[in-house]
Amino acid sequence: MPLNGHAVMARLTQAMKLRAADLASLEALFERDVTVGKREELVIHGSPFRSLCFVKDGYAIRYRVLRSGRRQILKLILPGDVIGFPVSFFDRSTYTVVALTEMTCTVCSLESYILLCYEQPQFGLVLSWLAAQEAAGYAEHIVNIGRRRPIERLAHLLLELHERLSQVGRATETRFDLPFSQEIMADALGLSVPHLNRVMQQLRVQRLITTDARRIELTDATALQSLAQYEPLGLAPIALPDRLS
Amino acid sequence: MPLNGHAVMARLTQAMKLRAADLASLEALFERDVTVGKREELVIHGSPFRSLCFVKDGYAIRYRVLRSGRRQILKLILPGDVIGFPVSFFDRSTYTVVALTEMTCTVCSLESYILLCYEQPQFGLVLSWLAAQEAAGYAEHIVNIGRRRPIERLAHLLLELHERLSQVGRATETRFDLPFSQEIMADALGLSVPHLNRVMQQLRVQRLITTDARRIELTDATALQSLAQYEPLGLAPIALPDRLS
DNA sequence: TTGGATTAATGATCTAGATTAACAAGCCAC
DNA sequence: GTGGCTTGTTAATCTAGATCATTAATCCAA
Repeated sequence: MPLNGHAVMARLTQAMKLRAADLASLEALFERDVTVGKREELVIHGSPFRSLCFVKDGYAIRYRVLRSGRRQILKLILPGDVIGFPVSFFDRSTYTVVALTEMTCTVCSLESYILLCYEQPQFGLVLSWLAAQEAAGYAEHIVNIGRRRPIERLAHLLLELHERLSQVGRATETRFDLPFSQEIMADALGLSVPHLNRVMQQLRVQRLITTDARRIELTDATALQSLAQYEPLGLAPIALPDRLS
Repeated sequence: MPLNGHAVMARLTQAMKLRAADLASLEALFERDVTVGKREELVIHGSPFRSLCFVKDGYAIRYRVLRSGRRQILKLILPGDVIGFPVSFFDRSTYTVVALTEMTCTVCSLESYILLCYEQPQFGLVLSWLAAQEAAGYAEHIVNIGRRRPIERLAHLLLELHERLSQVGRATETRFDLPFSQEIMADALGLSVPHLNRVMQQLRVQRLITTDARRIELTDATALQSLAQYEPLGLAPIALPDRLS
């Protein structure tokens, strides 16, 4: 399947310079595109999942629900993200992934990806690099939930979404369409919905953001970053040893 | 440096069957052992770090401190863990790692590891596998902090420590030496120290654990698991394609 | 052995944020 | 367009857990 021009390519080329030949190998791998309906579960808590699924378009969440009914969202999934990591390395999934909108993905089996790694080892490193991004995102999420105040949490989330959406060409310098409801954001940030709503208003009152329906403008990104103590990730492409590049 | 018999080997062989030749390649890579003093910082927030550092012995924490002085511990580092992931893939570290006890590690540069991956692609996959474990651990941490009640958080932490220490031969069926102070656990779980102390007592009163100084016994592991909704990770070693095994 | 630092154990407030409830406003499907 | 869902907004109450303060117990290092 052709990958060019898609969010997926934007992400992969961040990881590593891909040569035409590499691109061809990848395209050969992704034999099919899959469309997932709104509210459809892609990965199910307790079931195995052995694929790498690159999101071309649409939004999803990865979450866990506890007995009490409380839901913790682990990650907001955007175009360009990979579904199937780290779950593919375990025998059963410990969380669920559900699409929030209609979503299109391009899929390959973990097995065929592993085979590719043996032929072209750089793809093993690309996977490690994606994993590193994933882990760093989770780590930031822990800091956010564990030790930031609610208003800081939300500021951080909005900045992170803006950065991630920018990377795949879905945000302008200061604006983006927020594809998530307040309930989703509350469950991501470990807050109640009414409280998230209040905190959102505080950001508006302090003139840090303005909203128009779900369209968000970061009116004072500097102040937001300072409030949230936001540190953009320094994305270093994998440095290949000289003799190989 | 010989790796046999160490916690590091215990972890690596979980990921993948290592042949004698693989072991030799690895040992060639780890040219030196490093000793880190108590309270010494191994990775510093804001500085680059380009090594993989396998902990043979001793304990450490990975954390971030915010302006407010609040500290969030991201991970409790035990023997057999790898320091330097995911930080090695970014240009500067977003957290600090500090040793809590004297610690010995065996170290190799990221660059030499990458070279090895080109010669023997399975090591790229081993790295991805370690990354998957790391990410899964972080994800569990998010659920813990975000949506579990304090007593459940602590129960979950104790079970996780027991499982991880068991994997490297540092726990019996029901007992282990808790190498962390209450302050450390509080900062890992997003709680205040007095509250952690109270919650610890609740676990004792409910006869789920008994403690003698820092020696912990899980007197009713089943009840603890149920309380915490603990799910041990199903660790699937990387399945090699048939034609390669 | 002593004196200082770290750690554990409690108690007394106080407040941030959950909970519950109710209602308004969009948005779709029919 | 209408009725029903989903989403957003607001208010009143209540409590879990932070904060602050103090003491007791350990652990070391001089």
